[in-house]
Amino acid sequence: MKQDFTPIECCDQVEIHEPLLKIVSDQLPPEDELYDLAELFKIFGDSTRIRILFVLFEAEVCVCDLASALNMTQSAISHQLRILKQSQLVKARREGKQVFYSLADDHVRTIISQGLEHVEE
Amino acid sequence: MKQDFTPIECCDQVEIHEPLLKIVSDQLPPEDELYDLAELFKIFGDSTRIRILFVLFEAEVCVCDLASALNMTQSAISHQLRILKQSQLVKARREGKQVFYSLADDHVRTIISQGLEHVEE
DNA sequence: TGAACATATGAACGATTGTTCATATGATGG
DNA sequence: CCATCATATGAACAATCGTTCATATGTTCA
Repeated sequence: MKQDFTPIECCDQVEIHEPLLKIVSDQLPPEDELYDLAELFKIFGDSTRIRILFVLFEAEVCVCDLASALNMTQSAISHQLRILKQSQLVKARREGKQVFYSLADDHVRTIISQGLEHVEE
Repeated sequence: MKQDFTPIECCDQVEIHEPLLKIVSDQLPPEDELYDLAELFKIFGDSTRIRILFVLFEAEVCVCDLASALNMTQSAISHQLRILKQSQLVKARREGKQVFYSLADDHVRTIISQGLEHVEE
C-alpha cells in the first residue's frame, strides 16, 4: 500500500473499471476492520496454536500439561498462550501455582471447523 | 516441536495428566491435516489477500483492475493471486491479454464472515 | 523466610513473509 | 515479425514470527 491513489483507467476499459471502484468503496469493510480480521486469521496460521486450541476444545488445561501433551517446552507454549489470550480466543484462571486455560468463546470452534471442511476436501 | 517425547508426569498430577494425553491422541487430527489447516489460515492472515477476496466476493476481476482498485502495484497483486490460487481459494480465466480471477468456492465466504463476526464484537 | 514448583517474559536467533524492481512470458493488432 | 499491453516471476531486502535460553514473577509449604 505504498502507491498513491490515482483514478487512472486500467486495462483501457473505462466501463469496467469505474463501477468496480464504486463496488470496492461501497462493500469493503473499513481499513481497521480488515486489519483486525487479518490479524485474527494470523493467530490461526500456526500449527502450535492450532494444536493448543484443539486440546482446549476437549478440556480446561494447565500450561504444563499442554506442554507435555503437545511435546513442547513450557516457554514456547506460554508465549503462544499469551498471543491467544491477547486475541481473546482463550482465557486463563489461576488455581494455586497452576494456570488453567480454556476457550474464550465458541466462535473459535466454528472458524476452525469451517477451515477443516475446506482442508479435508 | 524440537523436544523428544517423554511421558513424564507433569505438575505432579498423574491423575489429570494421563487422561489428557489420551484425549489429545484420540481427538487431535493427524499432523499433516493440522499443518494444512494452519497453512490455510495463514493465507487469510494478510490484509492484502483479505482485500483481494472481498473484491472477488462482488465480481470477477482482472489483475490490473484489482491493482488499481486496491491501490497496489500489479506485481504485488499478482504475487498474492498466485498464493491464493495455489491454495485453491481463487481460480483464473484468461480472456485475451487479461486474466480474470474469481472465488474458487463458497467456503471462503463462510470462513471470512465467521472471522468478521468475531472481530466485530 | 527460603526452597521448590508453575508460569511469564525479554533478548537473540534463524526462518519465513510481503513488497519492490527488473525482467520474462503471453496475447493482440498492425 | 514487432511493438504494445497484461500478467507472471525471480532475486533481494526489510520486517515479522516462533522457538530457545536465561531469568523473573508468583504461589505453596515447610
